[in-house]
Amino acid sequence: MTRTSLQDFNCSLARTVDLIGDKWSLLILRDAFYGYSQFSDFRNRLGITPTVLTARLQALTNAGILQRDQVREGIDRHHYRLTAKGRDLLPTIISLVQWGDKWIFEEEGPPIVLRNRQTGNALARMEVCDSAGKVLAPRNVTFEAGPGATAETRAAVRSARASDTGDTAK
Amino acid sequence: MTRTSLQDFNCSLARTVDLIGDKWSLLILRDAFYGYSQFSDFRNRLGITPTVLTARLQALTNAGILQRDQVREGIDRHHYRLTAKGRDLLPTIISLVQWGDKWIFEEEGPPIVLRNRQTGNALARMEVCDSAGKVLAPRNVTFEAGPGATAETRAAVRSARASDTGDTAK
DNA sequence: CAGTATCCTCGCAGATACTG
DNA sequence: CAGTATCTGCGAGGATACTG
Repeated sequence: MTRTSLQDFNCSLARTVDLIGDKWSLLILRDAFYGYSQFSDFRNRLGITPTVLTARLQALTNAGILQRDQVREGIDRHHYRLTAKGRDLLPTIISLVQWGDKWIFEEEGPPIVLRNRQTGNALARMEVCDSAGKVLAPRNVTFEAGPGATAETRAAVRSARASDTGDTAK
Repeated sequence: MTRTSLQDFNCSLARTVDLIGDKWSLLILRDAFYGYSQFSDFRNRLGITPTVLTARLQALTNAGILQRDQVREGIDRHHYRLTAKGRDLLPTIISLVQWGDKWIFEEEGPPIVLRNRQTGNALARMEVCDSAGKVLAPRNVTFEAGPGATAETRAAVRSARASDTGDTAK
């Protein structure tokens, strides 16, 4: 009956997605990375309703992803800036952008190009690497129960590994 | 009145998020990476309603992220497997998982640990690098209009760069 | 300009039952 | 077991007006 809450999942992805896995939040974060910080910035750029924007900014602030600071004493304008926790979402944002560049804007070319501010180099495509720096293909990523695993998680992992053939669509 | 469509944005992030930026899709993709492929797999693991699952699987299939193949001739069971386009979402999934591991499951430790199947090494934290392989801090990521930029995009980029101070929350 | 307050509508998603 | 069909509701999110 009640909408299922992803907080019930003992899974980093589910819990993370529950925080930022909605369309507006990710767009707000993108703009925050681009350097925008004020209510009206987000509002004008995204065409988002003030009500919704307020809710999103509060949620992100409560989650510790943004921090709200007054621009100046005695005035009710604020900056919503990325915290360290929020800045740590950069790889996620970039990987989404790169996926879209590749698979959606393939012909036209990407509308926005990202660069290293200091060197001017373009960004490299994000890759999944292991601790030795080796790039991993999806099929070579495997998993096991970690320290925070519940009994259910452990059981799920076992059954998964039993049925895991390691191949993907041919 | 109508819900604003993210397809209107000339932005890789918006368009991508419009495809996969909902909670169920990302969880389905996670399970697909884990090797699950059948309707009942997703249904049992996620506790998702068949109606919703059908809709999500169709959407992902239409988007070319999953591909639907019959298990055997004459039987109506199917595998939903990642296509190359879908497999390319691995960095996004991993970055979300790693963020959750770090910022949500900090004390308990992550419920699931990812490894290189071949070497057994743990995965490295995903980093944003430039083409020279240099790791980039968020503040050093800048942007400019790309080949697919519309006039509006160009204008937005200009005004952004003018106001961009390069600092984040102190 | 930065929000808050109301109202309303549409669509996602849950429940349940059904078919091949 | 793999879905489809219907019905229903709740709640996100849009529109608009208002306050400090």
